[in-house]
Amino acid sequence: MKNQTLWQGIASDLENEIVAGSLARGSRLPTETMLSQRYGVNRHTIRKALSHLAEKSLIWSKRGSGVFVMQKPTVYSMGERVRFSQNLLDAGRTPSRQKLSLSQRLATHEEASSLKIKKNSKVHHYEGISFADDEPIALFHSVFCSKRFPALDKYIEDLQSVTQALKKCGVNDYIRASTYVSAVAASSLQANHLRIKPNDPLLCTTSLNTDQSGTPIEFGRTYFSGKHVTLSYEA
Amino acid sequence: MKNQTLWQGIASDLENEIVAGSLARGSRLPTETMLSQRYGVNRHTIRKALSHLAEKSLIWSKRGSGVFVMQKPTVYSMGERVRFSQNLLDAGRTPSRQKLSLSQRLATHEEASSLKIKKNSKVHHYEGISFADDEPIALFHSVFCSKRFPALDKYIEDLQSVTQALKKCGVNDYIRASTYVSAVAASSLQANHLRIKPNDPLLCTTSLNTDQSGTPIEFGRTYFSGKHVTLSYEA
DNA sequence: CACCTATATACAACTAGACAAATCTTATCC
DNA sequence: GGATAAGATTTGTCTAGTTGTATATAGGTG
Repeated sequence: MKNQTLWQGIASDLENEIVAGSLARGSRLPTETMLSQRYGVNRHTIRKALSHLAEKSLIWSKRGSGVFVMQKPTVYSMGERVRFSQNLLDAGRTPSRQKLSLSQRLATHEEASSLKIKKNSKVHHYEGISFADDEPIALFHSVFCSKRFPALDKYIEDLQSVTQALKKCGVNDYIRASTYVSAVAASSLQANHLRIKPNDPLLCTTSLNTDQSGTPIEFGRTYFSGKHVTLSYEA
Repeated sequence: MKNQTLWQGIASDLENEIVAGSLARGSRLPTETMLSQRYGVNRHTIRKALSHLAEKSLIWSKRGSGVFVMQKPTVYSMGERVRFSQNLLDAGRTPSRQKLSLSQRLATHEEASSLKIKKNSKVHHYEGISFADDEPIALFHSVFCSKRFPALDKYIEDLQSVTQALKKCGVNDYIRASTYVSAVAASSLQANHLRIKPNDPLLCTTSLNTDQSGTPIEFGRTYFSGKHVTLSYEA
């Protein structure tokens, strides 16, 4: 605490401003150039301080855009009934989703065998981002058999909810048949969406949802930001 | 494949959608604004990715209208059994190329008979070097009937693309009628262009492109540096 | 010496916004 | 119905600003 370097002093100074609230959550910091002038140091010294705060997940930066103050981390509970919105509401967070794409295409081999449909069957492909309090926490993509749910895409478009859309299609309840979890490194595209850096760790869950008779309904993968999400397996 | 930039990731993602058929041939892509929202990037980054795909002749764009998937990916088709191991079939259409000459002259006997035009007809002669990763990989030269395409040279000059120039002349699609492959020794001039030694082996391909009615459009030869291109025979 | 701190410079990648040019859509009039 | 005009969309182009990365230099410290 006594003999700290320049960048350490700047880092703790900025950290104080964040926790004190004078730099609000989600707000943009001054540019690196402005900070370097304010503190009278070189831009690289500022960057050293900022990268330290980024390591602690207090801030995140976007090339060409700026540096921003982070929100809080999230705990996401996994179990037999995984419902995104309810999950986060239970955790006291405000859930939201952003659709990235919604289209139809042919099922891959893996998807067809998981959903127990014929190869080259058409599937709805739904892709998006999950937010908690305006913080992106996961990228997901799911496929549903087009033949079984012909109008599912319309419902998803309107309702912005898979659970509600399935209900419209006559599926009142579905349960998670299997989930596989692995860790992968984020691609540059994934990192950009999740506001993390390429090669940062992601939690990849591969899951299959079935109806109560055991018939496969939905097959998909979700990539959670390892830095901001902890999966919980409580009973 | 690892540390790619954002636009590279987007480009390969879109390319996958095209070859997978999720984006059908001839169909319109989402607008640049929509794509920029889907990928969470600025419109300029999307444009960078799109221009890359346009260079590869996978898509083409029309101002005020949109971006469309090419009817036939010219780069991939060559014959039934013969394929190049790289997507470098048409040296005049590789992403990076250098024009050596573009002029009009009288057709040779071989050219006239291949293009099915009268002897001593005028032809556009287009000659150049194609590069991959800043390495010269091929010398190409093609001839086109001047009478049929009076302004082709202007279009090639402006558009720097044979495919686009032909489109301006009303040829929206063309197919490879025949290709012959042989091996020759490099002349000193060729060796100089390709940065290899004289007498090094070259792959010489002679090909004829026709429109869909079978009328000859383009006749040309390409000399590939043997170091960079190999042929593979599929069963 | 090796390593960290800090400065300086230059360039690449990406964002932001504005405007122009071509096209498509829609309302209106005859 | 058809032509025209106005408005909205969409791609093309331009300028400016911001973060990311690489290189080179110098001083201090273990």
